[in-house]
Amino acid sequence: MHKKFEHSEIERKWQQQWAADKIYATNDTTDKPKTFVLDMFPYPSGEGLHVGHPKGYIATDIYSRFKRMSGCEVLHPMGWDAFGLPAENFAIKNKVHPRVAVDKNVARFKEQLEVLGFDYDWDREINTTDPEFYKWTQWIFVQLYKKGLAYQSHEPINWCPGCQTGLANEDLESDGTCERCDSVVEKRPMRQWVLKIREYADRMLEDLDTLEWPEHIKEAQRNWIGRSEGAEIDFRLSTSDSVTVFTTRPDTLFGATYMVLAPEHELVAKNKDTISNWNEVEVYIKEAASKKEMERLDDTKEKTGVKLEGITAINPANGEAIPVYIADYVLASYGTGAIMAVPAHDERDHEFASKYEIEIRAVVRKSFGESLPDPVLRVAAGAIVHDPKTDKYLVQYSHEFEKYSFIFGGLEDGETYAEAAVRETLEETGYHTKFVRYITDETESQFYHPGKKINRFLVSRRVLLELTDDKPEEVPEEELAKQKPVWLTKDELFQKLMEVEEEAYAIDQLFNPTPFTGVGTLCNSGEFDSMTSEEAGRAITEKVGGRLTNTYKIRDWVFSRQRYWGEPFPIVHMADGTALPIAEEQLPVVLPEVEHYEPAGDGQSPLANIADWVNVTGYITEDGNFMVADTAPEGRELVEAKRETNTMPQWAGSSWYYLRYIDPHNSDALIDPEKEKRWQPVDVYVGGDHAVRHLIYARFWHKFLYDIGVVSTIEPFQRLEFLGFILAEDGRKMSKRWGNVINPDDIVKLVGADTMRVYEMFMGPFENTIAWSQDGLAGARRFLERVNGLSEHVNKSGSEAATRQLHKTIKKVAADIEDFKFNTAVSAMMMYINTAEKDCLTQAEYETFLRVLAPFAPHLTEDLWHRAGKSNSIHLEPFPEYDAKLATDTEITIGVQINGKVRGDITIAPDASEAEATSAAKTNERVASYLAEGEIKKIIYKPGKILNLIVQ
RNA sequence: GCCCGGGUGGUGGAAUUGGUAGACACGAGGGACUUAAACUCCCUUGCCCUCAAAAGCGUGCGGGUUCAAGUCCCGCCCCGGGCACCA
Repeated sequence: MHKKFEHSEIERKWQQQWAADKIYATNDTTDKPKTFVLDMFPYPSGEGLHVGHPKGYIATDIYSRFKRMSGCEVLHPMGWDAFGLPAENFAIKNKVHPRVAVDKNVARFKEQLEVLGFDYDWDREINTTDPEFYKWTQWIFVQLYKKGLAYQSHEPINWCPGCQTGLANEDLESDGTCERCDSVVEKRPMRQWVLKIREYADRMLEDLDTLEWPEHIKEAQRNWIGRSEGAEIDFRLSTSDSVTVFTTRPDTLFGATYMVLAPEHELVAKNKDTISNWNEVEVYIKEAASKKEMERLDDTKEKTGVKLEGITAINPANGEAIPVYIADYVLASYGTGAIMAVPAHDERDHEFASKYEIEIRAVVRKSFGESLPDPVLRVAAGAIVHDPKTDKYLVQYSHEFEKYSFIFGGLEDGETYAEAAVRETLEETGYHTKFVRYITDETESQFYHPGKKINRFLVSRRVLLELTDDKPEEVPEEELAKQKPVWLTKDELFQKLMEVEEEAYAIDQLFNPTPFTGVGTLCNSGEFDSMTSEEAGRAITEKVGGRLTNTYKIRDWVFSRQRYWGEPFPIVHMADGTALPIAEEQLPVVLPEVEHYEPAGDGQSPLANIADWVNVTGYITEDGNFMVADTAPEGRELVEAKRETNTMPQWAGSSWYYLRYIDPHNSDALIDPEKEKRWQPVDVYVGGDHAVRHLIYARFWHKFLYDIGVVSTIEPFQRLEFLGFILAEDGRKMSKRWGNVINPDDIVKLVGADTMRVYEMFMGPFENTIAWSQDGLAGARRFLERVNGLSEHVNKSGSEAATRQLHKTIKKVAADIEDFKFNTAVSAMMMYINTAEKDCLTQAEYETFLRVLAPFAPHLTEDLWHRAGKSNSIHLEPFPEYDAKLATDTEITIGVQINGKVRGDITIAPDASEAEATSAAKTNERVASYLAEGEIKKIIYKPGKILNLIVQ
């Protein structure tokens, strides 16, 4: 009989005891090794938590408990990311201060977390809206400003008409709508504070390699930063202006047959008078500006553009004059807003050039095969003939090499590839044909020619011909003896010509022509011919006076919002327009009370309406800060200034909050350097969803703080574990809208926190998104009830099976917790219970098992621990160590295969010899019957794994 | 389109370096207990054939390497995520 347990009573009792004893308080001064375990702190919404939210917190709780039991000093804190629009919108709607809503929501969240029995050290709780916290957010901003990394910009920025505020690029959905309210975002010129995150792009990219993060998150960060390596090259215009383009392919410069400027490029309007078709150009610019945001989404739309009549550019590689276009496929905001267009080697340029009939000049040959010594050059056409009547293709079959191929023929003096192809086809196959089109540009390949015993260097171009009459000429016998013409269907081409890489490429291009965008060997490029793309890229850049450089997708971070509920900028504007930081000793600049939280609608934040607050007097200190004061000291002038009325985005506080947990009450510094060294970096950081942006911003600030000596590590989060969500039982997201939200309080009331914890960890791999199952929850409860009744199976002698199983379980659970494989850890403990119930266990083993389970089910194990006569907390006990001998079996069962198929099994010592294993196998009836059918020719024996007998 | 992950029973999922595929749990079926139900306990549970045993099939599909493939290689299909005219 398994005893039920009174979860509510037990859980309440021990939670109170733990809090009273402060058993989870973090000690800064022990000499134990440290572990900093961090959850992405929540935004305390009015909705409260559903059962999906605590999943990550359960994991960090188990991990931190395990680390504490393993002898580490653990920092496992929690706090609140409480600035931002939801609280502000709530305030507007209910006409209460956002602080009221925040305090209420925080209290509710905290209550919900506490019933789950987490081991947070609440003395270190932080809240981003607390002036003592945002004082340091402001302080970091001042440092950024002083280092020139924060600046004001008047460029058009994303404006959300719904939220009445400016947004960073990252706040937009990919279709150009606001991620919060789905409004179509507009461009509006507006004064903004911007942070130079781009200056950190290279370091953020390179240091990713030092991090133990899931590959998909690293990849998302790389995408976001979007570094392209290439060169800037200057093109002279006929107007005597010079345009700089960015290209990743300077090796293709000789193929640049036109140039494109973004419609917004400054040189377009500047040369208005030189452009003879200005009217047409102006119309295009206006259209591009108005439709851009809406139509960017549509990648199927045809490319458009207008030639700038009266202007040409000089290709610096060959001195040729090339046309200049404006087109909206070139973005003003990326690179230099201008490109050199190489239609032969870029798909977009190819499409545009085809439409506007611009020359397409190939300058890179695709190259096949390794480079060989003393190659002998041959230039040849490779022909394939299409018969439109039968829809078949004519190729050659070589008797000598037993291979199909294109019809090859060398170029004679002055011949084109097309002419050679037609002539050669007639000579070798007798068919009359005409030229249709080139299938490929020139390609080259090197290979050993067995017939001629030379290394062949073949330059060739594939040609499509069409049959013009079906009465072939007679072909000499000796030609046919070497190779014969064969007609193949399209399907047969793919079957018979895909073996040689070069032929496969040609066949692919025949049916699916695309410009060659890969790297290869240069041609049509003067002195650079026969260089590789890589060599030529550097050499050409140098010759034309270009600069090797990188460019990035990531834009500088638009950091100001025109809303109320955020950190005020510690900045004043002087009458002459300069912006000065508030003196550091006057931080924080406290968010003032306002009558209305609504945005003004004119792009100003509600703070702009508070004249008393905005207008200040003070003086400029020696080091250039602004000291708010009614009077100025000797030698200083009392001046008037206006406060900055924008506020910071919600990302500000979350970009550094993890540091404050280390030293949450320090009023003199953001963090004490000794404590920082003690605790940084975060050893394990757990979260999901918004991961990419938050992590980018936090890594940026952290690197900046490293540069100014505040932190000692180059990265904040050494290891990151990605959290998979919990769906509702119907497989949909939990949402009020669907009415499928499961509230953790109800679950705790029903089956207890321990059960919910065990269940959520057992559901599946931590990073998987899995639907909730009430039946699964009941299974977890059954497991804990069996644990509760386990003491009935205790006797003096126990059993060897249970002892061995226990040591295996200790080993498995410890390793799995370290790896965040909680599902298999729970499974191992279930297996132990199965064995222990059946075979009995000793009292010592019982107590050991309780300690293994303690991180998962802290309340029940604590209760059973005390009922076993202990007086200290189980959570301060050491995690059990396993005995390696006992964790290994003395006898194991391995499979016996006959000719690779499993036909039985044998139970032997793990280190049994081959002879022992084989003789054991012979006693197996089934195996023996197979052995009777022949002789053992070969024995493959891998001790502990498999015995495979090859019988004939 | 490009870049990352993935595809295993009715379900969630297990499976060191290739070595008995389906651990553990849920669900389902059968039985015990009970006046009855719930709870609990015991048995069965990949598919197919079968009274049963044995044989056969089986980790998205098609090939390959190997004594041996969920695992490695090549070519496809499908799903999830990220990026998307980024020069």
